[in-house]
Amino acid sequence: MKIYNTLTRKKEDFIPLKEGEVSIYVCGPTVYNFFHIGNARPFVVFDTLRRYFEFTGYKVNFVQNFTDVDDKIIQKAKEEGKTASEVGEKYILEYFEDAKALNVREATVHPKVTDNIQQIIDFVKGLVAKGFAYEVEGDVYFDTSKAPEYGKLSRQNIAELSLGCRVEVGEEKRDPLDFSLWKRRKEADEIAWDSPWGMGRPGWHIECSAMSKRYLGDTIDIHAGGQDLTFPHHENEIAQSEAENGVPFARYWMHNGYITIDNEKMSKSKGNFFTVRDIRKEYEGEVIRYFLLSAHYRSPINFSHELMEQAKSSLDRLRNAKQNLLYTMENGKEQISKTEEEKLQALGSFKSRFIKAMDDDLNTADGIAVIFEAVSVINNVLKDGASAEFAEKALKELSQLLEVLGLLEKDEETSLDDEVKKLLEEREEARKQKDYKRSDEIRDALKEKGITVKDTPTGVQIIKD
RNA sequence: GGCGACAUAGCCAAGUGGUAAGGCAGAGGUCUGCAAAACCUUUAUUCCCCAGUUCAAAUCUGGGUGUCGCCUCCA
Repeated sequence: MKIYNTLTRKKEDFIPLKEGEVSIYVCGPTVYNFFHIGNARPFVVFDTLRRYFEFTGYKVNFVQNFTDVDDKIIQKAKEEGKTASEVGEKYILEYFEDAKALNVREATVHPKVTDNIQQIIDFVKGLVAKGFAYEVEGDVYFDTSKAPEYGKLSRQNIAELSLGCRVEVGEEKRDPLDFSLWKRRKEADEIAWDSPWGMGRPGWHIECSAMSKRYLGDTIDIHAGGQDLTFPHHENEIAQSEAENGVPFARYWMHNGYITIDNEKMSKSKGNFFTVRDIRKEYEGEVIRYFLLSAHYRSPINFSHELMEQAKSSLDRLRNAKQNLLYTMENGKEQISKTEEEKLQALGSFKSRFIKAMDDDLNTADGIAVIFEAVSVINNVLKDGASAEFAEKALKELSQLLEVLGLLEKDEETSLDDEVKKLLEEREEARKQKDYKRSDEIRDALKEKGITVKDTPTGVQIIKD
């Protein structure tokens, strides 16, 4: 597989540290609010990366953290009259609810900063001892001048950067580029832990270094996150980790592009964001997932109602294909034909084309296109009346690929309650009587309940949402 | 100012040297209840502009235009 590595700005062959295994660290959410569609992109994209690695036979160690101590959480807690940990706990649960709707699987480990305070303190102690960090009245800073490779990921000109930075009042850094590892407690009721430098809490960057080390080791295969984290967050992680561990931090750096609104970056700070929770009021999580995978993960994508509608219609085509295969499995011919056998053979070639697309830096847009071509072949067989065996085998092929993308995973609920059965019987009776007004009323009523009724040459097909 | 990304049909979007994937919308059709749903077929002589390299360029090179981003919390 080829992966575009931000570190080298090239597509490189992926070679794992340990054969057959891959370690991935993804920067997770700061839990002070519902996550927005922009946050959702890395969750979905790197979940797909993980699924693809598993599909190709790797054992994947996938770590995605929760930042549950942070200025914003503290502020939110103040506003709501809660403790910081209450706010954190709440939005961790909300994360899982939305992630589940997006078919984002749980990570191997979801570490929380508050469960890693000792590891962070030890990490900072190590950096101080090695001379990479210094303390100023309870604050600890990383000394960027001691990291000769600082700037290698983001390719920032360090001399230029220094000029542009400003030192905030009250900070006593030696250099504007130095960043905080440990922050002393400012107010008596602020969440804090005891440390060699007094009561305080971790800085933002150190947590990922500490948790990555604890759960995945000193050198990991892939570190991933949004493009906007490249600088300073990931740059700082590299500086800290390589200073402390003395070995390369991550071999491959992957960064996803942004979501834009009216071609402007969506971000919490700009206020032009849509939470996944809100979008879910209008669209299923799966539609959002499809939308996010419909373009290459490094390109920016614009979010709009129109594009969500397009995504919904596209996904419906895939759903219909699955539904029609399930229907044919129940109602298809008994004997598989020679033509069908040939078509099944052809489907195998779609699988290899799908793999080729995904191998090319996770080209999900191309992978989806391959699936649509397979659907087209399948539909052409189904339209002439296919066998149950063909339907079963074709569905198996199709599902394999859809599973990698995390789409159409739900098992279809086929049982109907008595009320629905009664309505369906009534509708059939009305149709016999040519009382189409009544039959359409019933069909519309069932639609309201999430049950779609299709009249086909071989009978009535029922689809539940 | 420094660094970087992108520009392909009405819309979205693959394609990095060999003659434009796929989806949505539109058009035509099949089935049917001149229904819904579903399905089938179809839709770019051309890839922002100009010049160059080449037998061959959407793809490479140079220049231009436009859009966006990072350099400050941010996925």
